[in-house]
Amino acid sequence: MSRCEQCIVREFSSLKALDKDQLVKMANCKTKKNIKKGELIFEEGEAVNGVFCVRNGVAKMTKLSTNGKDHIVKLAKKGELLGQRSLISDEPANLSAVALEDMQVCFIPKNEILGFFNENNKFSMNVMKTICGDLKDADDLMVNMAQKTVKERLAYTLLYLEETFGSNDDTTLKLQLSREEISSIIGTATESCIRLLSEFKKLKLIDLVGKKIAILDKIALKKMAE
Amino acid sequence: MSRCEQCIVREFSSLKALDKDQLVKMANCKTKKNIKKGELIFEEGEAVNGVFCVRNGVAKMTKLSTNGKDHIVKLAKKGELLGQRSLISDEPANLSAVALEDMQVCFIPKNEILGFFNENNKFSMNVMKTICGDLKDADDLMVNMAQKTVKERLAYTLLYLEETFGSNDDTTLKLQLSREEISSIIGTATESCIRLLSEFKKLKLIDLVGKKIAILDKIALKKMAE
DNA sequence: AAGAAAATATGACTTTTATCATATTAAAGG
DNA sequence: CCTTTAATATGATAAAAGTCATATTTTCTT
Repeated sequence: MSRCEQCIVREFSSLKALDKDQLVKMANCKTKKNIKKGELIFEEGEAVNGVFCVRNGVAKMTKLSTNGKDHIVKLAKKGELLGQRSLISDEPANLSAVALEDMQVCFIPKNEILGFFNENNKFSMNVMKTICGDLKDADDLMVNMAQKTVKERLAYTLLYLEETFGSNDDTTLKLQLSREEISSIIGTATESCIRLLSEFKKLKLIDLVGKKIAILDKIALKKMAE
Repeated sequence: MSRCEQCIVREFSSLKALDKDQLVKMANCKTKKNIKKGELIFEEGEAVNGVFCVRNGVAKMTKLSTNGKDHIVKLAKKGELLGQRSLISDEPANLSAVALEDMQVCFIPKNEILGFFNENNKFSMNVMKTICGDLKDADDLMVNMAQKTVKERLAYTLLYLEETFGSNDDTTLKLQLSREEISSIIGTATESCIRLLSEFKKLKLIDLVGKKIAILDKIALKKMAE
């Protein structure tokens, strides 16, 4: 059992508000987990017994639509707490969490977190601010989904992926998603997504190196995303 | 200045957690406002100096999309606090609020609300739960927007309007929206919305009485919404 | 390394939805 | 009450996006 005091990731999360005592308490009850790429962290509808703090890697948060397709609602990276909303609402998980890369997460039990809410106002406010940020993002995405074309949404998403997860030395996106996953971010048929990627390539906006995507013309992409 | 202690609406809102002292303090600094149908309460991008507690009537919360169309993100009724997200995030309003009916709202200044957060953990948790509910709704709507057809979204929205705001004796929806407003809930061209309403009428799912809409076959509508 | 399976790519076609034009009806203002 | 304006309705057409079929490439398994 490693000490939470020394965890760098904590500084990126709401947990940075915890004091020394609380960190020791947390270190004693948390569980560190290694999660392989593709593995399920928790599933929509499941009861939530705590939160998962992401130490490493990226997870997709998905929801199954009535049409049978999974939609990616959010991508979560280092420092994010998965499951906090369900814990606060005292409801089953609304989304599933699946590792997109090999991940390290820490599981912190429900009672511990609820205790922190009572003891530590700063922590509560941090969590509240995070959730408010998520709500703003969700509202904005909702409007995008409702009002923008698939082409605009794809351009927007490619820029988001570069901005949020960065790119490698060869300018390809660091976070490598399958075409199907990109489609379930923008809410479209996989074929339509592939077709548009080909079109973007022809227009020299991006380059396709195998399944990797390199962004060539950010300005034109921004214009395309409107 | 009326006493907040006796306000029935308070019981429907996060403010029900406030104690007597806090209610008196709030009564002393709140402002009661009458707002006419169509009037703007606050606008996207504006600084937020407090929250508006809805006593009466319904407001639409909208966001302007880059395509120039307004999208209705949420409908707010009695007991809801408008602007709480922006206040917590300490950001300008992300959405505009416009009265859909004549409304009565109470404005409570920012400092007062922030004080309640510090003093009253129950209140904080209530607000947090409300925002968590909003986040769940937003996630669900996002998936609907991304994955469902316009027809499905319209059916879904009609059922939502009846469930949330009820219907009159003649079975018409109590909350009367224009076709354009319905379109900006479901994210479609007004003509498409009108066309689908006509289709629903032919299928005997609904009836159109002037601009009023009566729901005739809830079961079939539910099936259509999937 | 070879074969099987999965992911990516593209074509042909259909369905859905948007746009533009134009009636028709309802609401508002003098 | 009549005129003007706005909202609703519908047709014709175009554009966007989905579906199904089928290559082609990549990845995985043995």
